Amino acid sequence: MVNIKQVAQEAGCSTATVSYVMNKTRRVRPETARRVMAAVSKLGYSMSFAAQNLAARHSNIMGLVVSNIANPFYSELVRSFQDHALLRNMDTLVMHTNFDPQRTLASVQRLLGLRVPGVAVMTSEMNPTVPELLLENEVCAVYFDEGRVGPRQGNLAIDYRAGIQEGLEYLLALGHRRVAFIGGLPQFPVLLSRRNAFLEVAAAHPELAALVTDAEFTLSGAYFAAAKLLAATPRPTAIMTANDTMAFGAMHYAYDQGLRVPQDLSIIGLDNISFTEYTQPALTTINQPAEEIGRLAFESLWRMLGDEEQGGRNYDVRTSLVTRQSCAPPPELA
Amino acid sequence: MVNIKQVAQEAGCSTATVSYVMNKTRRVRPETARRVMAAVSKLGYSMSFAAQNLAARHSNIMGLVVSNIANPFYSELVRSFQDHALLRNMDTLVMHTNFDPQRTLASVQRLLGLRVPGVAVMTSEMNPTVPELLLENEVCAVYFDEGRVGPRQGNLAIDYRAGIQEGLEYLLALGHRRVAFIGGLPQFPVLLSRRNAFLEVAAAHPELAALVTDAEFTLSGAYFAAAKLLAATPRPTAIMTANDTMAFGAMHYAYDQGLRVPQDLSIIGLDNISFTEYTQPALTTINQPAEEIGRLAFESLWRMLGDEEQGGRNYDVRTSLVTRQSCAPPPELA
DNA sequence: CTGAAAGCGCTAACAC
DNA sequence: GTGTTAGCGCTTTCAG
Repeated sequence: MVNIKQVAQEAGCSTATVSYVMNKTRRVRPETARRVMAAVSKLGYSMSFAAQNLAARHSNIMGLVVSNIANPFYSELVRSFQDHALLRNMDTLVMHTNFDPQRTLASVQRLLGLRVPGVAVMTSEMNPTVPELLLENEVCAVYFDEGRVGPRQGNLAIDYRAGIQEGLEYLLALGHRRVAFIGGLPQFPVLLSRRNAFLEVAAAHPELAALVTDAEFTLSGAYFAAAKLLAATPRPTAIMTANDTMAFGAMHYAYDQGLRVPQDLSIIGLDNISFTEYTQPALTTINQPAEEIGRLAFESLWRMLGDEEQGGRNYDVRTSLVTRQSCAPPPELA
Repeated sequence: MVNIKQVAQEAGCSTATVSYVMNKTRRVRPETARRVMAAVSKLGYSMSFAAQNLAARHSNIMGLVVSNIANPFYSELVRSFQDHALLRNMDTLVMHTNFDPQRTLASVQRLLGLRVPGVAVMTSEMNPTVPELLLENEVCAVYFDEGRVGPRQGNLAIDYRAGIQEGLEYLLALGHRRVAFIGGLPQFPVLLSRRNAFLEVAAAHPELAALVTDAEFTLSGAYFAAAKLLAATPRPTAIMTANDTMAFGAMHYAYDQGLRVPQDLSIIGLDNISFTEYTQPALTTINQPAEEIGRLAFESLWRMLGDEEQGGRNYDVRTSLVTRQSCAPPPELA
């Protein structure tokens, strides 16, 4: 692996000059610069980020922690984050926690070892020591709905209310009067806020009977939650879930019971993104623009790096209902 | 950010000893070790990978290049690769090319800058200089269907034939006699091999009229290819596509034309993985086990790192048909 | 069993 | 406009 010394030798100059040329960090006589570039391409030199980062005392890699890369919402978010990072010449190291708060902590620790300048923690399940750890090490961070804003801490506040309200009113307009919500376990602030938004909006509509169940935020968690909800009498005619994977879980249960979606049961999920582009029929969803969230997460970190003391901001992200084919009037009206 | 010196001072020993303790790279008196560990946790020390890597002259980060993280096949692959890397205490840096061969090259160059010890290039669109570049820099690599096997080069050979044959015979058994294939652009070996496999299998069945079209391997590429194919007379009654995204593209076109899937048109896609778990109705797919591919890719790299001169191997990956709800007898038999 | 010290490849302050 | 050089934080050889 060719290093800076060899390039300097080939170009007949000092290593410092090579460094200056490559980083454009000070003016160099054009002729010298040319010789350096020639040497670089002749030898196929590529600078060692490890050495560069060591000297700079932090790396050019941003950390991004998500629950599950294979979840379409997250993979879209990752893609967007990464693309924006590349524009700033930074790489992205993605960690996924598989919804395990313990792994969130472990991931952040690994990222600290890499001396990342910033971390976006986009998981719903946060270990409370994570923000402290990051703060102690003076690493910038952005969170989801944790509400932490201050020095080196930013927040993305997803405004579920608007989308949930739109969704509920849509169901009401279709004629639904018994709507259930499958939330996440209440110890995670993100999921709690979705559930509370649902309850608040529902409370504003006295004609609506609202049911709420908590469940693991997984396919099977929602499957069993749906089983419980649909056993109630009278049965709810529509289900809203706190994320897209859970919506599919509920849908699976419905299919397994011979219930047709949407004729016998309407389903709305939060979080969905890619599926709506790809599949038929897709879910009716409350759309969080994953693309935008990825961008905001990165840009927020980038701003904080720019002037470390300045402190992070809160960014509001709008959600809205995306109508697809998983909702219809309730069976009694059909 | 606390460093090794501070730990050494706190523990009352030399930095060398701290290093030895942390890496278990030589025996140390238990009492000393204990003091070191105490200092580590007291100060919240985490070792700088940058410095470690600089000394080791290569990083602990594996490179993984894929076409599109948001594609379910790839995101499943990424997840699996990363999990296996973590077991070996390595991190994974994922680059995505958005199906642009130029970006494949750029990604690999960035990874070289990080001094990764190995790269898995799992894209269908390869810039031919990539393997040479990697070889020059003595970086291990694994490819998809490039057939490169040798020093520092491994290959994952996906056996499409078996799956494609199973799929075609399934369609034949349902009564289909006119089946079309939407392939990728023939300059990419991976896609070419799928297309050729289709043609070979089709040739073995004289009762079958086989059509083939090339298209961009995107949703819209397949959309327009489907438009062309379905304009033919007599119209094909089934379509097989070279990847899952293309299958959805074809499906979209069918829906837009008022054709029902599967009643009016059967569709089979290659590559699919997560969708089959999540959605209803899911695609009938020729399943490449993404999980297994991720594992093999990593393990193959790991083996090559173990003894650099040994050279890579070829791994065969079996594919098979996964039946879902997007196939049915052709309309004329229904 | 432990420490001193020479690098690893690059940056940036300082000198010319 | 360019070179010299002292680190950045860790590993590892060589002495003790």
